[in-house]
Amino acid sequence: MNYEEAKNKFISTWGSLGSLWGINKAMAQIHALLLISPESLSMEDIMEELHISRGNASMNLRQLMDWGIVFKENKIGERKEYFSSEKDVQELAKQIAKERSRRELQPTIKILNDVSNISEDGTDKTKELIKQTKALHEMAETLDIMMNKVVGQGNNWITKALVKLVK
Amino acid sequence: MNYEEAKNKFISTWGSLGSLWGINKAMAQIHALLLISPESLSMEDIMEELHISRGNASMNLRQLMDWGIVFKENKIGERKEYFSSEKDVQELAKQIAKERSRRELQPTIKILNDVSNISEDGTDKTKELIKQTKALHEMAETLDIMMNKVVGQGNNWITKALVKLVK
DNA sequence: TTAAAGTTTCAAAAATTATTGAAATTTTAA
DNA sequence: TTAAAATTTCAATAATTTTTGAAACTTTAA
Repeated sequence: MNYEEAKNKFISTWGSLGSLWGINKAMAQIHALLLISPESLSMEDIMEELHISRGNASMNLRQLMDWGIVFKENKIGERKEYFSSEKDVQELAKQIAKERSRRELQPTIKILNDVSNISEDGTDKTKELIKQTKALHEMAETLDIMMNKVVGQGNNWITKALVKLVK
Repeated sequence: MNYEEAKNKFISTWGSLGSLWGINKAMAQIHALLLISPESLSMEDIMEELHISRGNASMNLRQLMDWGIVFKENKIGERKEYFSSEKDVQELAKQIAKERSRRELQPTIKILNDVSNISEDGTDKTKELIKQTKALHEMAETLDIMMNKVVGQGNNWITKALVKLVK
């Protein structure tokens, strides 16, 4: 496998994987491209490399910036904007975990809390609803702590110790 | 909020959440319904409760069974099949983590391994591709271990200790 | 200022994904 | 066996999501 093949394989794998962690194909591919690019790239570069339209590139770059994993750069004497990705995978994981917690997990925790606090009426179905949503609530809170405090934190020794422990 | 409201809120929340962990709305809603139902339900029950077609119910129930989180039951003297969900949320998490590892993470690890092992040719772009895919490979392996060995395992004391440690 | 270069927006089109419903298949009671 | 009950399959349709591309907007060099 030569460079071109490997690059394309990586970009397309990352792209289809994207839909599995909640971002679309183009967004994930742009991210993949920037991640392995030693230089920052212009919007033209990205459009050309991935065969996508200007609008598509613009919208998805903006989203990647909202996620805090892609940054805009300005080169002196150049009018065009250039883009680069967070390159440290620990930092990347931390940022993604943080955003997913904020966007998905925390709203869910709130709803689980509301639902699990309806008043007990003595029926089986109400008991079961309360019991299960309480259990999910507790699990979601644990997961939330993990995502915000453990993933990609400087205290990465925890992960290492954990891996050694259970491997 | 009364029982009906709470139930509907939970089902619809779980449903829209589903698309974020890679399963479709109907599938996630069926799962939510079974999770809070004290009795196992027939396909009719599910169709009626969620207003979905027979085909839809059939296909999604099958997928839930493939995921190992919904089971078929037969009541004696009844021809119909009944369905119930795994009720233990630890076990549920374990099963989901295991399946996601198998379906998504492991194939990705394989590709990251292939890509990161192309031959070094001295160029910056090749160096960067190798460096980044190696880093992602290592992280993916760690995540894989976590998902298979830590999540929902009997050794849940690990999680508890960890939460206490970082909270 | 002006106008060229660059970027964003968004309605329309394309692509993808989910759902329906009826025919085909399977299962089981008699 | 037969036929009623139940389930599965899958082509057609519907719904949703993504992408395009051109107009509107913004920025900056002259």
